Amino acid sequence: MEKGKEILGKEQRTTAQRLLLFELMRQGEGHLDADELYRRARERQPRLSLSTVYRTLRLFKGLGVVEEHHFTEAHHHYEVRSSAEHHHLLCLGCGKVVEFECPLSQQLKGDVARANDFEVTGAEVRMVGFCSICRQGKRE
Amino acid sequence: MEKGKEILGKEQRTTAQRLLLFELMRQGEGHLDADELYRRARERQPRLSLSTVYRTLRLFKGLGVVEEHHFTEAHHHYEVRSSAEHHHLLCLGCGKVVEFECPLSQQLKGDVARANDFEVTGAEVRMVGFCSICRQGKRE
DNA sequence: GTTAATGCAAATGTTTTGCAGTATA
DNA sequence: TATACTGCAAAACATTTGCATTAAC
Repeated sequence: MEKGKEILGKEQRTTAQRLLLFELMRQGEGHLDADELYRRARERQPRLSLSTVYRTLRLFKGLGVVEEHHFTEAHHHYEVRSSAEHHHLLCLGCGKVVEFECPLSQQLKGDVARANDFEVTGAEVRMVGFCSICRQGKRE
Repeated sequence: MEKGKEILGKEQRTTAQRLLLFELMRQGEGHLDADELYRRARERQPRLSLSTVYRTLRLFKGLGVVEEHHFTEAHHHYEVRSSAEHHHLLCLGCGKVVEFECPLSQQLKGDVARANDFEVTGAEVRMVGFCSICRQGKRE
């Protein structure tokens, strides 16, 4: 009964708003939050609404195009999903997010899955600390 | 138990609400959110308010007694901080949180700190997936 | 008696939703 | 033309705050 097709083949329309938001997501190499994305989008489409930003991010997330992250703050961060698994290092001083690779994570995933009888579908190593710039400011 | 008194400093007052909330945090071995803590607390102190729960959690966090976690949901989870570093495995089916040890994380921390010129103060490995119970429900 | 802590209600900030109008296929 | 998408305003959330009252010191 072509269930998969129905789910994946839902008709989405190509709108100027979606094209712009995707373009901005790709350009902004960092991890944008909805409000920052909204601010940037309005520079080019002043009438675009915050609801559309949220609706579009949810759509992109559903399509697997962007990933949603929950760092320490109250609001979510989004980034365009890349093929390579990568992890995050958050500076508590300036909020900067650095990505890093972690070759160990594949084996780790298997170990944890086995030990807890889980099917592990995702893994992320998250570290927090202070970058070199913020460390200089911290010295008192 | 009067154990809760020990955690409060000179500037803080020992109130029935704080003692109760700390006791519940210690008993509830899982990862409570503010609302669940509120519900449990009201069974014993019906007049206790949600504001007090939030204010107390913030106090405990500031004292380093509890840790705040941001899983996939919109609201925060809190747990009493334990001496051993541990990591989290979240079931996407039922929301259960399992803790696990990760002996590799010490070396990993050092590697990442060196590679990115960071002072790393905290590290967490977070995995998501499906527990054995939810996997059975999934197969149809 | 001081003053920190509380309860309540109202405010905040982020994200979602209802609906009528608009634009895409 | 049909209807998916949008903008706007209002709602729905979790969390925070102002203020008068209460209770710990």
